Amino acid sequence: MSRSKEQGGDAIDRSDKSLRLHGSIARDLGIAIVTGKYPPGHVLTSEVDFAEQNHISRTAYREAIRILAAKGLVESRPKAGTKITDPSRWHILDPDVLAWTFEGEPSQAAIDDLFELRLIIEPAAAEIAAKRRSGTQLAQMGHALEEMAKHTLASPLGQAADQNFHTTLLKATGNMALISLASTISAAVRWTTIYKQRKRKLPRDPLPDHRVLFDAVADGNGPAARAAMQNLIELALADINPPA
Amino acid sequence: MSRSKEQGGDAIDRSDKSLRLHGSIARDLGIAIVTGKYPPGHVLTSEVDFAEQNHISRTAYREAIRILAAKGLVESRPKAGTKITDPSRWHILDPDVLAWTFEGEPSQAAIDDLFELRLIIEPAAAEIAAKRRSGTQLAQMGHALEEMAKHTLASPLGQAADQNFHTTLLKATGNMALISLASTISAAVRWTTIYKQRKRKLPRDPLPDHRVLFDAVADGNGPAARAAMQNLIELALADINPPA
DNA sequence: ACCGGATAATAAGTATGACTAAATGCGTTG
DNA sequence: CAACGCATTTAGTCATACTTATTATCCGGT
Repeated sequence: MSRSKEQGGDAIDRSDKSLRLHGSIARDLGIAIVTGKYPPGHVLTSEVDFAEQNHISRTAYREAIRILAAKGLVESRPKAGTKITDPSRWHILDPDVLAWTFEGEPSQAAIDDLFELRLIIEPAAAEIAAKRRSGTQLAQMGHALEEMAKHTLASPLGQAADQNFHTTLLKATGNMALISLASTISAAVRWTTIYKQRKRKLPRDPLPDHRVLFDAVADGNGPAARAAMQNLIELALADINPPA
Repeated sequence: MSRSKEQGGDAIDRSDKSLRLHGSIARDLGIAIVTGKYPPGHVLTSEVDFAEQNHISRTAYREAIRILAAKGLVESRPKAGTKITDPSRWHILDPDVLAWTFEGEPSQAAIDDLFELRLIIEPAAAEIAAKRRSGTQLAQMGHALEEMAKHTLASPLGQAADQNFHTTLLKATGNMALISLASTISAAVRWTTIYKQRKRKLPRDPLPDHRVLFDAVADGNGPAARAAMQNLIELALADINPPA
């Protein structure tokens, strides 16, 4: 009458071995939370029950909860249990939370919000970078550009060069907060781009636009760099959203 | 010859009871890490040793480590131990990490970085808010402004009104990412302001400048709102940094 | 002398079970 | 009916045993 192991059929995803058990649990729960499978306010089953149902120890489960709590997704209190917090308290710009969000189908609103933020941050970062970049950094960006040209953006090497270009530009700002923030967002958005690439072919060669940006940074022309970066992001956005 | 309890004299700070033991440990270690007491790459003592030295269980210590790892401050691997990660991997915009940073004397560089980021984000947010704010939100901001005028900014009520004003403005952008980010930074910077207030009296009544911002938002005048917000932040910066 | 694979030592990871403490809610009592 | 206190529930903490991943070492082969 009852199956010998568990009932649901949804065991914990242990495919990524680099995450330990607690990491896998946190990831699974994290995705379930940000995708709305567990609504805010929902109190999840007690530690003992959850551990038993999933054939894991309380230890592993509790450590997973600590991770989620550290990212503002849940809140634990004695007797009350562990409940999903209001989304306004989530650390949505946390790298993991962002990754979990984009693991499933992220809402259009979430994508829009992120791109709006990118359009605020990255052009400003480009403008600052144009003023502060060192010669070494400029050379590095130039090299990355050559690599992008040599290998296409379809190849892993080309993609690495692209990432290198943007990372170096960010570092040139010298602003740790800016670097951290922009890197996080870029990483998250990259998944979307890769994900959506199945549907639509890249309609445009991004290399010339990168060159414009590079030249502006080379010239120390802040406003031009800002404009070039804005253009770049808008093109990326157009690639994702079907134009009209 | 040996003192009966521990040797160092630095026990774990349990003054904040809302944090559980693991939370207190995480906070203590977190502060030690971001203030550079433990340098990047440093491998901290093994779980058993640390637990024993501080008279806590491995469980509590491990949960603390999970919290720190969730914020990118440390990295644990079997046999290798738990080591402080490179600062470039820290989630420096995480609310807790930011709070821990400002717990001690934050470096001037950190403050500069944050204000530079504020100058990028908040004026842009104000511009967006000016275009999207609802009537209700506008009314709320107006009310907050009245409260600020009634009670002075020195009083808790006035400060609450100020916070209310800015929070409502942020919400008016409708951008969750923007709200989360700006709220986090504001909260962190508030400590600095409060902290520094001992040294210098508030040299200027911020109310008129708030009114300018409010009027711009009321008119739906984006550029004006942007400029007003920028002015506000620059004044805040001037309050902290001795002018010249 | 050097390379490479077995092996041992180490530290984190997981599991279990017992006990503590803090909320909450309920039931009793004034 | 309200306030108080107690019982219950659930997370928090502790202790211990055992497992697994990883690194370093050692040994033998080339």
